[in-house]
Amino acid sequence: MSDDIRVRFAPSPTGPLHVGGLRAALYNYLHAKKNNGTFILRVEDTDQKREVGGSYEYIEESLRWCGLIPDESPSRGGDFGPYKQSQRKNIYKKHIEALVEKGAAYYAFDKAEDLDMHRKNHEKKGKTFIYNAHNRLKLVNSLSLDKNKVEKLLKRVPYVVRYKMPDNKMVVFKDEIRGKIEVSSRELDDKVLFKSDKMPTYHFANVVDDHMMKITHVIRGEEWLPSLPLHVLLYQSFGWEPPVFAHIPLILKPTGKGKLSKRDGEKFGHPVFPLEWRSGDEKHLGFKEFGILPEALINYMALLGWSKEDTKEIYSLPELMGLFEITSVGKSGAKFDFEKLLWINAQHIQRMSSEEIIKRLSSLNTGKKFNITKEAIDLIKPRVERLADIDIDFGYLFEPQKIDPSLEKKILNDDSKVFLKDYSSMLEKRFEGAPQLKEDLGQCSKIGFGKSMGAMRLCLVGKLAGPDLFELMIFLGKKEVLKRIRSVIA
RNA sequence: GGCCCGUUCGUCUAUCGGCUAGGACGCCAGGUUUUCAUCCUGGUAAGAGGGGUUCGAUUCCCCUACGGGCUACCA
Repeated sequence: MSDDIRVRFAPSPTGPLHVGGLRAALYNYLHAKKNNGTFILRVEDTDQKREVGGSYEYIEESLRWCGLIPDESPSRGGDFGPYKQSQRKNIYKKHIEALVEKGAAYYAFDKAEDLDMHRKNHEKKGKTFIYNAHNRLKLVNSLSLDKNKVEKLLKRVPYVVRYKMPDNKMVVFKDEIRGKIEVSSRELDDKVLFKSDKMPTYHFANVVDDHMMKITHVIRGEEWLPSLPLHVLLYQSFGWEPPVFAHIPLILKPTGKGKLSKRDGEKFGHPVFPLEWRSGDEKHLGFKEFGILPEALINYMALLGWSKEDTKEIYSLPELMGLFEITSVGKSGAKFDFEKLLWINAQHIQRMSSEEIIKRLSSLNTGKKFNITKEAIDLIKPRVERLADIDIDFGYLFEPQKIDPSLEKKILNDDSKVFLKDYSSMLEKRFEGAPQLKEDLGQCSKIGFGKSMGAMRLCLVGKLAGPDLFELMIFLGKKEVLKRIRSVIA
């Protein structure tokens, strides 16, 4: 079964999962499920300094919330573990030694300050310092030093392992989304593969793990495209068959320039993380708490950068699994359009049963004020955009509201008060069924149907909004309706 | 600065040499509901610029401009 599709989502636990990461996870998941493959979660925690506590748990929870459950992961296990890079140190050690043995990599002892100085000096002259064939012999490494000296240094000082980039070689490779790409190795540097803390860098760990875990398709963000030649060369040096690569475009800020970042959440007043994130003084809103359904987020994310010729807009996750095609992912970055997400969210809410909505509401746990019933949801479903604050936004279903002063002045004049008085005494006698209520209102109305209803709406809702007036009256009940009318005409 | 990727309505996108350039969000107008929302109908609005190739280019090639990414012992 060596031709089974295996893909991985490989975040580093340096903070909460943002929408860009989530979309990478989604595309991986869809590609796996479309092809009956395996979706793997691997944690790239090779930089202990940058690791943020709770990130891993957050990533897992977010994926679960979205329904993107990994088949293999650190907590679930699998045949290719461990799935945390920090636990695979000896695997990397073995492979880096093999690479040095082959002469494809070498030890380097340069101090960070010295390299910084070289970079600065080059910059002053308008040049770029590249650690490569052009100047590696002038630097401190196992290629420039004699064997004895190298042996001594290896025992005494910290060192790194660098890739020995070929001097002048065209690296040709293919990206599923962008097609053929060629880069000269001249432009590339002798990247550090193994750090002085004995941990591999991303590039090295990534290639080794993808090979060991039998990954067939690497689907990741476009920010990795520039290092793809290095990865391709690493596969060649090992003599391994590289996987298929697909680099997906980045998600951009809704307005202005650049890619969407953490801070954009606060700036634009909407979340950029699936779930709420708290760490120290840091607190970020999540889509969940904001009242966005995971179905809607997934739907929106899928369409942000991918589409079929089809003009359909509302998809479920299973539908996407059947249709997704990695080759039809777009090439250019997409701006995050919160308005459209809201629309998609509303569409999903409308398609959802009221019972289910209540279930979701209760899992939100955001200090609800009122006990929301199925009847209440039935009434307001077509006008709900977000699940959050639903009880506050539709507070008139539960208690009398303050009447908008400007509307009060305009609508509640002497004539309409006469009407309200007549209608309320009629309701006192008969209060049965929406059609009857409507007919009775017509009977009492001398100021016109429209105006009468406006007055009633103001009494019951406090503004000119809300569900069908007569359905609303039934929902509130005779007692409450009369109470609200009387408090206005009193 | 260097390298890589990209560029269709305001936004997300369809088109894989022959279209009055299609859909969706938004916005505007109308209709249904003698009310609100939903819903329906219509309207608004686009292939960055310049060169080629071709009978014909949004579509293929080159240049420019613009946007994005990378350029760390971060991922």
